[in-house]
Amino acid sequence: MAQLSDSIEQFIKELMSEEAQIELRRNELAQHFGCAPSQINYVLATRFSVDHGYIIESRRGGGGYVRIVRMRQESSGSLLDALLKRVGNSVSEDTATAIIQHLYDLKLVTQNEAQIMRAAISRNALSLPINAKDILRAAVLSNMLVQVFRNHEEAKRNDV
Amino acid sequence: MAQLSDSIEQFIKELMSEEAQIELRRNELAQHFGCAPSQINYVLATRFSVDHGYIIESRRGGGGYVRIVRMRQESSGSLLDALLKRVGNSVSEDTATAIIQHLYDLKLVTQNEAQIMRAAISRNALSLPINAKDILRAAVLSNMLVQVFRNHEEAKRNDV
DNA sequence: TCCAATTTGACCATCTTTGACTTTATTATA
DNA sequence: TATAATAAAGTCAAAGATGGTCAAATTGGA
Repeated sequence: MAQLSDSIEQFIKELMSEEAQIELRRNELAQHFGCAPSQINYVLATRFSVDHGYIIESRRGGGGYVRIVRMRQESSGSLLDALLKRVGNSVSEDTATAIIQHLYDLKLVTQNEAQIMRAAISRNALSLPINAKDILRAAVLSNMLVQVFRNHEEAKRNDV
Repeated sequence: MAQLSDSIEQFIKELMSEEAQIELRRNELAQHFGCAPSQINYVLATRFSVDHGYIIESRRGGGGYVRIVRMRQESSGSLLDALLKRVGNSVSEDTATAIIQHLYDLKLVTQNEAQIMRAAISRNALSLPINAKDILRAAVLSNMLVQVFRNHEEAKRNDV
């Protein structure tokens, strides 16, 4: 519990609660948490990936830095395309969960909706061999994605 | 007759008498009962399944855990039971759709949520032989049902 | 006795943490 | 200006820490 990676993730998210973009020193942060610097890369890779709606930029050498940018909302049409492409024919539970979280962050789905979606694609629900699981999950998730965007378009139309 | 599984079940239920949700370490618990870790999985599968009104979530690796979430067994509890029973191990798309419609009529889900659920269990999403489709649909729908009721309980709690 | 439920163990999958080695940028020095 | 020293950050693979799965073996009750 209170896993190192989780703490670092929280720390960064707090830093970003105000700003849409922050810069940090990898080594400083590592020192702050008393861990290996590469641990920071691990956290960035697993919690601040593009699937999670972030972009990472960095520079090495003196005055180096790591910049974390929260992606702005893309026009929803192209976002759907991107997500469907990302899902493809097979998707792991982790990736699927990250995508759903991303939708929630963008306020494209409510918390309840996100939880229902997670329930639909969870390991528990899909009791099949793993390979088949990923394939099926992709199909279920894709279908839900399309529906979410449809709902969203519908809402926009009624709003106007 | 004080089977191991029964003891473990009791133990967990006592832990949950206060909380609606607990987290435990599979290995620790197994050690506590001096049994194989997989025994815990057996107990969870046979006594804390979705049919019993529980959701299991877990994580592997360092800081891993097993989380058990209980539905509150109240008014809507019996409806959930009835629905889960109706779904059983296998359910057609028509029946599933009817159930979702029913939830909507009762205002237990919003229109958007209903549509997402329909998307998740549609023929389209489950690209498998028909038999398997019905079985899988039952699992996905059950999981979503429990989640819906859980959301609803949560909302009630916050409302008061 | 027979069958279903239980128990166990071997093997698998996933997640985290660390460290050795690499790459790149800046700064100091010959 | 080259070159060396220093200061970052990146990569990757190994080790460690959990939980999951499945099927064989065992057990307890009808």
